[in-house]
Amino acid sequence: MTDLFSDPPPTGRPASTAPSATTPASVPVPAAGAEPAYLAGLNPAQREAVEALDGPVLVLAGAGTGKTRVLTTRLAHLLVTRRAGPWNILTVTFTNKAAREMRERVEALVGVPTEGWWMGTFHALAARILRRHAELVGLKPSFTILDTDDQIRLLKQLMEAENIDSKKWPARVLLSAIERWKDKALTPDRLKREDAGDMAGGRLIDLYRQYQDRLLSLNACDFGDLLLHNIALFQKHNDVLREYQDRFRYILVDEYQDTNVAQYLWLRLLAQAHRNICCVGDDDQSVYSWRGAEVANILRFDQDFTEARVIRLEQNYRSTAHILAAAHGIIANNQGRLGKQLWTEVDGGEKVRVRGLWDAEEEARWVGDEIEALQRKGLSLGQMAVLVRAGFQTREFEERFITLGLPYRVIGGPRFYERQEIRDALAYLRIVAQPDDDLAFERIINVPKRGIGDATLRQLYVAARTLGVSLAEATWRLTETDELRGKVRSTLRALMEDIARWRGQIDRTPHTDLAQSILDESGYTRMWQQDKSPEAPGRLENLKELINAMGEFENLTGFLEHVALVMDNAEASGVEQVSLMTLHGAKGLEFDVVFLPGWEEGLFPSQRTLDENGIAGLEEERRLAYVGITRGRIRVHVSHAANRRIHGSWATSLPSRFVDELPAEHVEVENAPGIGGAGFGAGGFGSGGFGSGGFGGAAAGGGWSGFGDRFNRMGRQAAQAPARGRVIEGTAYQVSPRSRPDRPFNPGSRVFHQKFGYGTVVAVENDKLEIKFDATGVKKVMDSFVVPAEQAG
DNA sequence: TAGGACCGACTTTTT
DNA sequence: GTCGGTCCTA
Repeated sequence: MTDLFSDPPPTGRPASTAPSATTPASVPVPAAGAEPAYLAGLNPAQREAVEALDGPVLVLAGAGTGKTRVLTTRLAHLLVTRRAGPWNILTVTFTNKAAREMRERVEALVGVPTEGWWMGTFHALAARILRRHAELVGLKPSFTILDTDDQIRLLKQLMEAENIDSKKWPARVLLSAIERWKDKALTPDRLKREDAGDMAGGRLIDLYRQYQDRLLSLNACDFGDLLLHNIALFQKHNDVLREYQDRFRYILVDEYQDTNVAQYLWLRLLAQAHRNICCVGDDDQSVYSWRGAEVANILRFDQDFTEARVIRLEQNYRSTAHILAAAHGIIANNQGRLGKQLWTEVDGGEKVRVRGLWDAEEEARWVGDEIEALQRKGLSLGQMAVLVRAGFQTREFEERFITLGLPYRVIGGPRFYERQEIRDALAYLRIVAQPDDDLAFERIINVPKRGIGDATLRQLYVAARTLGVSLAEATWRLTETDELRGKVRSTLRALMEDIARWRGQIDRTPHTDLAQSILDESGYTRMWQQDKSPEAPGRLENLKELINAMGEFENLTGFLEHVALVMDNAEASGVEQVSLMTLHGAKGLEFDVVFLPGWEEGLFPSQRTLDENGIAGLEEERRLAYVGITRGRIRVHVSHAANRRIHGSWATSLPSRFVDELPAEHVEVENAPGIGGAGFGAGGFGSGGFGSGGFGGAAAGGGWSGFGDRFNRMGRQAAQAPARGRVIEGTAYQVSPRSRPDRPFNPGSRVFHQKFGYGTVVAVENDKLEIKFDATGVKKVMDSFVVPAEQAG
């Protein structure tokens, strides 16, 4: 990675001096006296936030108020006014995606590549700093960053040694408790016995300490450690802290409401000297407390930076007045807000539509129909989104969209680098690059199957511990004695020789070629080629994609660093698709039309959150509702179903209290015939008690109308059933679905689909096919909608 | 050691 | 209803 702009030019010129015109980082300078064009389009509040360069600034930026614009313009302003060179500015985001977008926008604004600038996620920036000073905290600069899988395996090992019942205390649960402590910057020595409660039989703190020791001996860190090591480094080594304080004369922080205590402390240490820190956030959009985010950081900001200027961005450029009013109606029910009310210059627009439906299936059907209707009106599918509370809710919609042939994409599923085959492949690469990476070694020692079981593994561990060496080293040594059974010994010997050979090629072979040989020679590729499961071809595809992705990096080490920190996959699809995602996943995005299904008590607000976190939990759910509504530009549909299958069994539910909180004058209730009806319009809105505006008698009391409805509905469904299998455009190729005994489709089969044309089957899952269409890419389709290619036309 | 049977859980998720 | 993890047996 080049670091061109991150350090002052070698001449030792003071950082306050403007860079010379030959510096690659130089930015366009406006004519003297003229107002720079980038300031012109800002509203007064935005402009204030951009121009308040000195001293601490807290920007409370509501949804759709131009937050990113302010941040990027401010950065440009710092450069253009020569307040700072790029190397003097630290820009922190929460996600890689946000960092990427920020870079793109800044580049567009100043016309200079931002490569090497200190602009990135907390973790990426902390890792960059930590690599430079690793020795000072007891690590080597080559330390590995563990993923969740590694963390859990590590913890399980410790638990086993400590005889902690992993059934009573699942490693996942204990790990997340440890992570919450880390979020709060609580190292083991800062915890008291009672903090652990009865977790892990009261021994969690000890386990935590062992976990940290183990990480150090593995020369590894988890994500939380990146920040904590930084903090320890800064606290213990004043000279190092001073160096960074001097360097980062201006600090910009995005999504400030999502920061945890450790991140806050990190920022505070860095900002203490110059105090030019600008944090942008929205307390009403704080929805990540469950992973350690502290809204309190916003309040604490004025305490630590008493001279802080607070600027509110309230003019919204995204949504219609009705949508904003509806969102406000909901969020106004929260206590302890900093207070902000969005407004827009644009009058009118559509009211928020609320619809009650019989069950989840009907809800999905209705959403599908509505989307098709909007599409016919000329709206782009890419501008529509279905936002759900929980991931499992997407299934209902997926099934419906598949039936309709509606292109969609689920955002936030299992990510590329989290897939099993990718992790296995990475483990191979890691053990080759990093001989001491025990966790990587353990992952691949029996993948593909080599006949190495728990017993052997345990033996290796004992040896490693006794000899005080890494697992791989211990294995190597054991194969030279006769402590192992003949077959196991020769297997391991061969594996170790392979690894040594691959390692020898690191400097002589292009890393993509090396990776390919590792996967082939280890038998890993073959393992999936011989696998008969429907996912196997897809996994092989992913492995190819992994090798391709590696090509963009200079070497193996660079690639592995990227993977450790940037666990997201670049999404690219030319086709317009409806987006399907969780409300959490939608934060920061916007769509013309947003569907918010499943607004039912228990589901949203989630019963579990209510039980576990009481009022605070409810308020966070409410913020989530606020986030959902404010994603919509021109239309928002809220819906709720009276019946839903949860965990396999049917449950009846009441409309969410959030439905009641929507101000009646900004809402249009359009219930399905017989659902809700009078009960809704009459006393439902604003009148308090949820349930009052329910489904007539259906849900609440099981009265007449409810039963009437039920029969009514069932009849309608039955009547519709035959039409269910229709293909769009009308012509059916359907071959009696679900009952066909022999499935002619296998991965590799060429098929034809009425709407998507020709394609090749990638995977088969019951009656669903994953098909790579020649024209439109990979989609999931019911097998009854395609025919073998040779029968088409 | 490996594969199948059984049992229980089951929001949100980034780095 | 489905998935994932653990236990038990061949």
